[in-house]
Amino acid sequence: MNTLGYAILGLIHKQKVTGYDLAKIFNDSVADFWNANQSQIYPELKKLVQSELIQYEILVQGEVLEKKLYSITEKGKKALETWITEDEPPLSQSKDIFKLRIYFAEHLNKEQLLEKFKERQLRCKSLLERYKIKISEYQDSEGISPEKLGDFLLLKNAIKQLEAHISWIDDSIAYIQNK
Amino acid sequence: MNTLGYAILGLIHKQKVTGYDLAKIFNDSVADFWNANQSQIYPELKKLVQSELIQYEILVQGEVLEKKLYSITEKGKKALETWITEDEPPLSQSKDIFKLRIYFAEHLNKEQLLEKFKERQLRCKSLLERYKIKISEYQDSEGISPEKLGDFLLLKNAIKQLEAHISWIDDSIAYIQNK
DNA sequence: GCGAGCATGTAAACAGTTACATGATTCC
DNA sequence: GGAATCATGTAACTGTTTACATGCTCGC
Repeated sequence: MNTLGYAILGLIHKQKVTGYDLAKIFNDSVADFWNANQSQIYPELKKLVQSELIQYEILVQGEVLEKKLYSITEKGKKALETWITEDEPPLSQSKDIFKLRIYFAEHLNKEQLLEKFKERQLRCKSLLERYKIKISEYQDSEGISPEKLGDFLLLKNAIKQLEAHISWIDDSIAYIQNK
Repeated sequence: MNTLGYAILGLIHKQKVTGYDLAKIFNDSVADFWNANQSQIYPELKKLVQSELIQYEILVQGEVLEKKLYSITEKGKKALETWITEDEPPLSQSKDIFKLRIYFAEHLNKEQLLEKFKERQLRCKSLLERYKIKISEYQDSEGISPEKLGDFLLLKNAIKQLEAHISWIDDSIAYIQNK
């Protein structure tokens, strides 16, 4: 099975959800390290049902609308636990168009290069604010429940990475200006 | 045209290369923010020739072996410069299986979780060492030539990001141990 | 009644990976 | 002579994105 399948399996394990819910979750919380859109989610759910790793009950919303509420099976729980304890693949960074363009910085003049960095800086700072608001919800409460530990740790990670990225941007801007 | 095309275009602009060279470059320097393998490179080169953005001369190595040495055309230079100054797409983090598994940390016991972090830590530290060796080559020389500016800035970035990541791992290990 | 959002899916195109296939050159 | 590396490509599969297609529900 592919990673998307396990991602979905893990999310369904946390709570019963519909395909639509999954799409939302992928665009919110998980967005930092995984994502998927509807056209991937629905076929994958079908496959997971066929493999008997998940099951669904049909709920009727309003008068007619039928929605499928998915839950994990015992077989699914086992598959998930096996996968989670598997060895990690090699480290790999992702594709980043901004960095690719910076790599070709020789084709930009000083002003254009600074402009690129400053625009990125703005975006990163705005995203950082959003993460900080999100993590403040955790700092209010005392202990963190086991189900929320992963979410908390990864929020911490996202913030650290973003701060490091912004610091690099600051350094780069200073470096370019002094050139 | 897709991003890979521009990535190749930019690399060919830096110097005349063969398809084989490109594969090596993607696995070394550029590996941090872009990559591609042979089976993507050769067809893409064909397309770029058809679009007249690059051209090639045939060199004969030894007795028989013909290799194609690609260079950028004027049309290619213009296309590259247009692309580089384009607006950036929205920020996006990459898919990371390790993080996905940490997100589902509730299925790991304390020891398993610590083990995962410690293994990641080792890998990151080893990679960091490699980057530091690479950047030390720059610190020897005084000024950095324009063609190497991008490479230098991105090395700096990779190091900062890795250091932040390792620091997060350290924090996480301490946090889990005190739980 | 209307619009935003809920809800489920498919089709086609594009991007990327793994495996296959072949052969020359260089250095030891 | 053999092994590592140089060199070029294709085939099949897998994964991902964009667009299409439809209809219901809830709140105003």
